[in-house]
Amino acid sequence: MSAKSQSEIPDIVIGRLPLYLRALRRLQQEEKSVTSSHELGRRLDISSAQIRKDLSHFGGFGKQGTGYQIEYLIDQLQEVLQVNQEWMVAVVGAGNLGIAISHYRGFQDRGFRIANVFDVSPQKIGQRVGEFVVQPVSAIREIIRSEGIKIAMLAVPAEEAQSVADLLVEAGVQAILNYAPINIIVPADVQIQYIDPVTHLQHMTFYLDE
Amino acid sequence: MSAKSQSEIPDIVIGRLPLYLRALRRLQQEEKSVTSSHELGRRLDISSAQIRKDLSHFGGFGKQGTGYQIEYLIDQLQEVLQVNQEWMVAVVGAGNLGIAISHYRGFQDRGFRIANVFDVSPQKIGQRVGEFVVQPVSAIREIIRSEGIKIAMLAVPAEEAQSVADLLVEAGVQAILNYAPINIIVPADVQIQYIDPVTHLQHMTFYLDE
DNA sequence: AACTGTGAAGTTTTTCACAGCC
DNA sequence: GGCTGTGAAAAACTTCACAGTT
Repeated sequence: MSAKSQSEIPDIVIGRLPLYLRALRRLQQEEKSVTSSHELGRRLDISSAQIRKDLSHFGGFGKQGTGYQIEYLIDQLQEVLQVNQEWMVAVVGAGNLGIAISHYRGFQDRGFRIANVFDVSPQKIGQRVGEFVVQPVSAIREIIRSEGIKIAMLAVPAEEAQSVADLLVEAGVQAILNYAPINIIVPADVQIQYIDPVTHLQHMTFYLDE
Repeated sequence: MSAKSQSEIPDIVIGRLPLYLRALRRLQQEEKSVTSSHELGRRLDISSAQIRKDLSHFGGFGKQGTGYQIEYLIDQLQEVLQVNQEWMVAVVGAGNLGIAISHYRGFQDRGFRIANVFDVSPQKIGQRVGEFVVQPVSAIREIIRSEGIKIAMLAVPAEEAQSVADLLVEAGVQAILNYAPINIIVPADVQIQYIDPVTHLQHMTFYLDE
């Protein structure tokens, strides 16, 4: 949504690649080895032309008459998205939400591993959350720097989100996934994405009858 | 993302209204009473022209030379999005994620209230989650119908998401917020939105250096 | 026969820029 | 002077449709 880098490729295309990847992994679990833009499109409710055009930005991954080799396409997309490695991710906020995030097993195998959990509250600091001991927010700078962490998930109250984000950026974080229901301002070279279930719900209620 | 209804207004515009609403509530908390498309745009990283054009779809909410009355604009947007009422929402899945969702206090005051928590697992059924007693998935049809619930949040494993969604739709649910990392297929008149943190993270890693 | 990759066409979305109002 | 609302222009995005390949 923010900095588009000098890359030629539209951000909106990049945003669809993780969806393709997710659908492809699914197909793989179903023991399939080949798919087509049509099959993918049907599952994702995206036109087949769109999928072909998106993929063609990165080279010819498919074969005419045949379709796409699932395993090969997964490899290629993982490389494009740079998730053929495991990124260490810091979680800030050890409330209900931060704890749930820290326990979520869905990050594994998709390129991410939680490395730390931070909180401000003295009651929380030192407590165990899964395999982690909650660290004080005041240690963010040193820990993030020394461990070279580039990605953080923010699960603090809205009031604290901006100041914690500032801390993270100063410590070298380049991508923030913000669960707090508030917009935060970061430098143009820092990536930011939002998760706020209420915005999705409100989007849908527009269309509900009654 | 799916059915666009017969409404004239682009879905992409509808999707931005909840963001405007969120920013406006924030401004209100800061004791402001008036704002402008420029101020909103700065906070949301959206151009002021975009905001003016979006809002103009619904009538002239602002005053030239002055800007927008925050309280009035909030009221209007809430009405447009139909969140000037409280929608009852069912949660399906009482694992870590479903429990965290059920405890999340951010739904209050934004138009939603959790009404039920369901799970399949016999160990979960009958247990308390916050103020709720976990109900069996087999009771979805009857409870959703009799309580007239129109919205559900899905927090079950990917494998079960489609079949649970089918149940929900059959019971009369018109909008599903799916937290399972899998695409599901629903009738065109049912709204569906997704929350998958990994897709956001993978979107951002594209831009990270190294 | 089935499918990709892609220019060209079509559509949607965003930005520009300014008349009109406070 | 500052701001909205909006046609017109520009840009971005999607779909079409088909040549070319397996």
